[in-house]
Amino acid sequence: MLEHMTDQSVSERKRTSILEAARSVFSRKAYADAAVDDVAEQAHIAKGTLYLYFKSKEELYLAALVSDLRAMSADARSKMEEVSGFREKLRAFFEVRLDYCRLHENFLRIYLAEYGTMFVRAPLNRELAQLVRENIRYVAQVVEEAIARGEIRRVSAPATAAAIFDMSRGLIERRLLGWKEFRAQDEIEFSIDLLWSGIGLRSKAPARGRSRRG
Amino acid sequence: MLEHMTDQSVSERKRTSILEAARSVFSRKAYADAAVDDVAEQAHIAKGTLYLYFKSKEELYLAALVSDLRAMSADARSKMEEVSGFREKLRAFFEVRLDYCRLHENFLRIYLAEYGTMFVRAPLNRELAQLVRENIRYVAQVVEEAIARGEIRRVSAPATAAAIFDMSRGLIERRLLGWKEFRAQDEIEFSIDLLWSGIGLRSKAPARGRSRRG
Amino acid sequence: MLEHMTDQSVSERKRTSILEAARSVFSRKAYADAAVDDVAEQAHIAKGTLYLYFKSKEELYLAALVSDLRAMSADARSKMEEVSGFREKLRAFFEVRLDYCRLHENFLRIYLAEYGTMFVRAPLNRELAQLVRENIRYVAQVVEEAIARGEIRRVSAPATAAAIFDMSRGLIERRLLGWKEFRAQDEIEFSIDLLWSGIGLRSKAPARGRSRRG
Amino acid sequence: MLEHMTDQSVSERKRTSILEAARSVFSRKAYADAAVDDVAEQAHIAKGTLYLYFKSKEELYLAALVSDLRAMSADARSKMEEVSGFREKLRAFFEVRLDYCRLHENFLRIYLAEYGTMFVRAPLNRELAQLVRENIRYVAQVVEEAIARGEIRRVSAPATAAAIFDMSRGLIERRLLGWKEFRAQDEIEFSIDLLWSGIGLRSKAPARGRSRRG
DNA sequence: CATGAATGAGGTTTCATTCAT
DNA sequence: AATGAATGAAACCTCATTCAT
Repeated sequence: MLEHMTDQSVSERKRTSILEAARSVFSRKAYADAAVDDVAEQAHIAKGTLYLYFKSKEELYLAALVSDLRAMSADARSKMEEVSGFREKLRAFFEVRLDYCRLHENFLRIYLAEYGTMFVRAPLNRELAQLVRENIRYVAQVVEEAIARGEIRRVSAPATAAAIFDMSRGLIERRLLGWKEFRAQDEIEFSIDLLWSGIGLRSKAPARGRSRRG
Repeated sequence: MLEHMTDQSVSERKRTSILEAARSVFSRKAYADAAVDDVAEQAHIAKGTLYLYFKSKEELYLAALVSDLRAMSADARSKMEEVSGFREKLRAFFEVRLDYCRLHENFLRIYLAEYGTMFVRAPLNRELAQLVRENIRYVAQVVEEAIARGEIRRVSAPATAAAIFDMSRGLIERRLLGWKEFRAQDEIEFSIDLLWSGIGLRSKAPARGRSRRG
Repeated sequence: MLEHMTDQSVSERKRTSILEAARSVFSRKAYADAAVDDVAEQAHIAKGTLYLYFKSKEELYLAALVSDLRAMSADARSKMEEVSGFREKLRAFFEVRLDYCRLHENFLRIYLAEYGTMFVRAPLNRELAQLVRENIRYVAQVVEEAIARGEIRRVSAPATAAAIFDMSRGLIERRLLGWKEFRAQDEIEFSIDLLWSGIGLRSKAPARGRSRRG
Repeated sequence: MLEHMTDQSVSERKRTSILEAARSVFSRKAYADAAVDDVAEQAHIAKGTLYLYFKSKEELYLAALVSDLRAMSADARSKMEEVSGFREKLRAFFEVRLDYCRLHENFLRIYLAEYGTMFVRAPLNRELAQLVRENIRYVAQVVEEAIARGEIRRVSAPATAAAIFDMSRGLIERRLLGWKEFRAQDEIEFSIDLLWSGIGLRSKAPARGRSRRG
């Protein structure tokens, strides 16, 4: 069994290292501008070898995108489930995603680029659209549970989930753009406050400025 | 003089029709996948003719993108200035942008796609980034005026403006994706409410459900 | 009759000015690199107009080349016939050709370029080859007459004529290249001396250093 | 080690065969008229393969031209150094160059064509001009040595070298043009005699008609 | 006569993919 | 499993020539 795992691992590790190289390349050059050669070089393998692991440039690209996207989604989900209370879940969601900016910046650049092209060419990213939708649905469910618990007003859960997504994407973008005035934690708090005030119960004022780390 | 004006118009009209064709093509295929031939064919002219009006594929693409973006920005700005009160300005902003989905869907697809690639390759869209930033600044200014007038709380204007942008982009995207559950006016109202509750004065409950068209 | 001549002249003058423009352009860019547009612009006419005077780019090019070549040949011939004595005829030949460097530099550049391509593509310059051959034959005839007059040894007239041509071409080239050490009159005298000593009668030392201008 | 040498050879041989194909094509069509496709076809490879060996059409062309030019120059130089006496060196120079007409006709056609365009467009052939100049300087040096040895008169070495070049070029051209009356060995002897009489010592009559092969 | 907008064939170059080693 | 030389389709762009005005 160990041998088998090892064998699997060797092959799997190579696949992973190619994906890492792919993310590095695709995050600097758009899909069309990036050459398969670049990825092979970055992965220290020959171009032909790459085709032993991925059927085509497109499959490689998608794999590079989707594998990390699944990881990020799972991460966000588990962190949200670790805490209780809608406000904390919201914070977990934002924080996980912004943490990815530091650790998986390459992936996020690709993700954002590909997200935008969903509106232009569907074929490449049917799977991406699927994943995004699933994630939004999960957040919508969290919203609904918060409503059920009486934590927030009776708002439209899908619309709220979408707004949360949009805002978190905006945060990520501004961080990646490196705007000097962008301070991650402040922006997260602002977003949480905005949402909490926006959909929270009216009588209860939000605990403004109280950050987990503050 | 009339003849001269007509001459100018003929040339200008041709340019415009090429741009329209370009938007049609680029909204279906990503920049790299779209061939100049396709645009020429769509415009019912020969490839060489296209190059009489645009120096390169890139210039054509940028023109197709930027000309409409400027128009949309100007439109949003003027509509926002026509009305008074932050809430109405917000509504104007959202409505102008969503109206573009019907009338300039092609442009918006390109815009969204290009927006995403800002995080991957800067060169092509320095001008786009510039325009976006200007627009956000304008909205930030509107926010500040609302604060000054005591309409809303003392929030961070840039962060608020960014959130407004992010949400409006989300609305546009969901409309373009054609989600069945997406009902434009409802989503606009939801967004306005969310923002208004989120940054409005706490004591005063927002006038919910009162839409301009209601 | 006057009107007719004038009419002819107007048209002819335009043709001539186009040819002049053509020479200016073709002397700076090789045939393939020069655009018909460039010639039209240089001639201050529209491209379409140019095609009223010349059937094609090739015809224009050939006309620009051949008209001046004929003139230079005629000039050389008449100057050679004005003087008597082989040595003086030789000098006349060299001087006429080098004078063209000052007055018709553009033409000479084209001439040299086209001369070289005779060995690569025949079609364009069958006429050029014809003219060159005629000229060499004329010089060969002059050589023969000199032999007949006992001025020079009984050398091969065609070979001698060819050598004279080759040396004169070399002079022209070095002048056009602008080599600093090139002093036209000195080089002419050297060439005449070389030839005179080379084919002259052995007993009689050449009148070295006696230049017409000296 | 053998394998490595073989590998090197394979690649080198391919490069050489491409160059040979290029010379064949460029000797029939001028640079601008010749298509890269033509060269690839002639070399029995795909167009893309050609670009693995040469970065651009221009580089290919220059390589085809310069590699043989260097070879011819080196050949001439070594043959000239093998013999002693200015007259024999002269003969070696002419013979090497005319021998190239048989064995490397394609190259010479390109060489002559490119030589002519030096007066029209510099960019492509800065290296050619450089090489030509070096060669002329070498011949000038040979002339100077002959003067020093008292073999010939005290003539201008650069001018003499240039004349030698011009005449040898003329010979090559006439052979390539295939003039029926052109008999290589006779023309060489004529040229040598002309030069020898022209710049040799006056008192000593040249050994006319005595060819190496006679 | 004069114009210049329109054409479209044709050229160079890139690069994803294959396959013999 | 790994390689990298070879392929050839496809793209952008130029420019000689035409023709309606």
